[in-house]
Amino acid sequence: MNDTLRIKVESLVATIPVGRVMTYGQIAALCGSPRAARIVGGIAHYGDPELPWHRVVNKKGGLASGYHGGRHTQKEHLEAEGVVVHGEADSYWVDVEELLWWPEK
DNA sequence: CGAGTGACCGCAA
DNA sequence: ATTGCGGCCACTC
Repeated sequence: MNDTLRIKVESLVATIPVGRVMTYGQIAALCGSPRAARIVGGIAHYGDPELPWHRVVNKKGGLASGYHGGRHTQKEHLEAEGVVVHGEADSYWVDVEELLWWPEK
């Protein structure tokens, strides 16, 4: 099977509905490697720029650090989709428990 | 081809 | 409570 982590991760991220978010650890766990959260981050950095990586947040609900264009851009995208983003200029966070989305649960 | 790095998470001291 | 380290896979230099 050619279903590498990267393919699975990209598939999941591409399936995240608008107004919903997922965590790196969650995506990694669904891909079969609960410890491969860093890989998800790596794929996000090297992977498809068309995928909604701005809907992917860390366990703390905080937005990623090296987003293309800056964290500010990511917050704008989330708010534009109806997601309530809290925090200040360098510390954005969302209600992960409220917006966390599961593909089959 | 070989080695290092990466947008993370969880546990231990 | 905080700090430090290990672990996973893929991609770039």
